[in-house]
Amino acid sequence: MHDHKALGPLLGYCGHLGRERMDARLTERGIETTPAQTHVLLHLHRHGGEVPQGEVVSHLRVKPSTANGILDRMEEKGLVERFVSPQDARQKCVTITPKGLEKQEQFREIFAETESVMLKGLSAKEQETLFDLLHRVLANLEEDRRV
Amino acid sequence: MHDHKALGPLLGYCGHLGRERMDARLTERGIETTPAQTHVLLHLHRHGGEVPQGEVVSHLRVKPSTANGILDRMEEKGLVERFVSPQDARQKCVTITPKGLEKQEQFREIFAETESVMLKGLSAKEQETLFDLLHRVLANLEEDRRV
DNA sequence: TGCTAATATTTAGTATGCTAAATATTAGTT
DNA sequence: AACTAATATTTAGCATACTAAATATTAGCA
Repeated sequence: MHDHKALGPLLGYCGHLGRERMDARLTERGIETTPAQTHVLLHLHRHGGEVPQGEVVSHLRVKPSTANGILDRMEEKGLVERFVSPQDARQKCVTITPKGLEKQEQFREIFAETESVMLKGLSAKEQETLFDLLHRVLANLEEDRRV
Repeated sequence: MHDHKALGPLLGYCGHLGRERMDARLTERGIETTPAQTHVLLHLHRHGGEVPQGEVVSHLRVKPSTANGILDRMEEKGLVERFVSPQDARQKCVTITPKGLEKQEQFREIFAETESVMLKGLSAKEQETLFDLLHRVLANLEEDRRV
């Protein structure tokens, strides 16, 4: 299954190794935030520092219980805070703290660096082709989900 | 991070969705084996039904402790058995049981089916291009690991 | 031979993902 | 207004991934 003759395992291995290289850079620079938690911080930063919890779920593409656990741990560490939405008491809102903002900044550089590593040696045209083909694979899978 | 303008998240999402579609098929047909466990069964089948535990580690590309946990659960379910290697008492050997073989057969069809879904509409040339580009990304990441 | 280093597995603890079920609140219908 | 359905979060329990440290065995060298 890891002989790279099938697309699924090849995608899995590329993704796995990409995350590994990014994590290695984070560890090197002493950033102790985990990938999932950093993902949440990035999203918060891009949306003015405050989003409904449900948006974290859809953005991370994980189940509500998973996002809930991640936010629990982030709250314990003081990276975010949660409060019940004034509009709808079913919802909770998540806000980023100053401590969370710091980590988010460090991460952005490393993310860009890892992207460069992956795409090294690929021409602009080749990059475009790769993205196009992957988006078509993605469309196939999303179509399959709807059926 | 999931706007698909970066390669890392795009690869991550493709891989994620691919596994999701495969898991959906497994669930539909009532196959209660998990992906990691099925992966082990496939590897065992391809190697005569018996391999050293360390080979499972390298094949799954996970840490020894992770593989150990997976094998523990598989042994509890009666899918595999482990015994100390006669050649080297540090090593353990893993063997597939008849029960494990059954599940492995069912999985192979579903694996092939999922591959077809992903590649639908891509010409032979496009498939070749995609594999080539992904292998180059992989080579970049492996090079980065060595440095 | 005996000491040290390398190798292989295991254990402990944490993070992240899932499903299923419980809880709470709001919306919609009669 | 009251009942039902939809929506949002939480809880419980499991599988899978990691690191770090413990254990056991073998290999290599003085």
